[in-house]
Amino acid sequence: MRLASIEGLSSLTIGRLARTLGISKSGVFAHFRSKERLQQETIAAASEVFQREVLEPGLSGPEGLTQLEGFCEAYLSYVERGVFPGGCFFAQLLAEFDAPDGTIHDQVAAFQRDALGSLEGLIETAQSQGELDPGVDRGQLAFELYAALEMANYLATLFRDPATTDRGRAAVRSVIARARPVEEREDPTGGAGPR
Amino acid sequence: MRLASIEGLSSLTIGRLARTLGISKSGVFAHFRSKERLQQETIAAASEVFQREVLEPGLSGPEGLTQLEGFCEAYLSYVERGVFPGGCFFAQLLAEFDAPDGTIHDQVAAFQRDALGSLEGLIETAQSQGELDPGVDRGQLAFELYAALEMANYLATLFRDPATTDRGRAAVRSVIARARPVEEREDPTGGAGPR
DNA sequence: CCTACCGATCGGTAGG
DNA sequence: CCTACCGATCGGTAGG
Repeated sequence: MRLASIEGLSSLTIGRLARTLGISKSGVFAHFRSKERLQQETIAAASEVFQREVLEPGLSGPEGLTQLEGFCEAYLSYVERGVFPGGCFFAQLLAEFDAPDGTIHDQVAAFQRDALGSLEGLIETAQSQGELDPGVDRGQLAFELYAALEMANYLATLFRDPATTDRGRAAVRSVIARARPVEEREDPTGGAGPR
Repeated sequence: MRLASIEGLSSLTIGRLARTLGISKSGVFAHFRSKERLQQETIAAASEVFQREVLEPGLSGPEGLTQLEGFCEAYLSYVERGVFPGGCFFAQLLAEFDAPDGTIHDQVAAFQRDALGSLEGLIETAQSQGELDPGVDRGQLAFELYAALEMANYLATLFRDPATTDRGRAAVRSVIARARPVEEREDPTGGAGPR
């Protein structure tokens, strides 16, 4: 997982893993029986880490807006904490397998569709509870939050600058503030708005 | 460039390029004299494409807000037109070299810093012309626009769905609308806002 | 631009 | 978990 988050899943070879572990290549091979299986098991292991480090803390609060904000904050904290040394494992997967056809591309597409869909679900609940304006386009709002989180991940990893995740935080605040019901909007402009 | 945009610059090997071109490996090698040089020349060639396909059309209008909006639209159009078959070459580079140390990481960081700085420059001009509120945080606004563009690129490539770039367009409109001077804001909510 | 080669590494197999 | 091996591919060199 650590190697794949830095150099990509394609760089995770049986030989390199064997060297890292200090055992023989065929010793590693015996555990996975193919490179594809090694990659699949690595994705599965990273999913458990994501569940434990992002979803559980992020969704621990009450349903609706609290969970939506909680997820965004949990994601940015997971990037800042360096849970994976190369930044978010799944952001790496997204960029690595967005274009090449194959099993992994299809899995990544399913995962990302799921993530965006889950965000839309949180938004819908917040709307039904009157915390967000029912008129906002859920798909659009989910896209904008997702964009802020992912770009914070890429740029924080690139620049090695923790302040970059604060750009993501401000963007999340701004996007959510703009989607609040009109009567509750105290700061309609959000992070990048006028002072 | 085409191969690197799909599978990453690390997959662009002398041998593969030779096979693609139908010449011998050492025939290709003679042109570049090292793999590093091949990668550098490929980045340089992609820069020229980016200049021609994004910067020239995007910045052809009058200074200020027109150029800011022009750049965003030119970028999204460049993604939609499939100028590179694997999506934006530089978005691929960003994700591939955000974590690994080395010459290419440093170049990518410089390129991305430059791109964000250029956006801030366009924003500053728009502010001085009264087209954007002088109170907005330029770095934050640039980050939010950039996030919308890059995420549109990754998701459009992943989902092979042209409608995804429209999410980017709506996000750009929304972010810019929120940064307009208060007296000129007709729709303070933008794309994801209430109807 | 070519053939012919180098040592290293790849995924995988045979046999233990 | 091991050694020993397979054919393919890697970046690069020698010599033309």
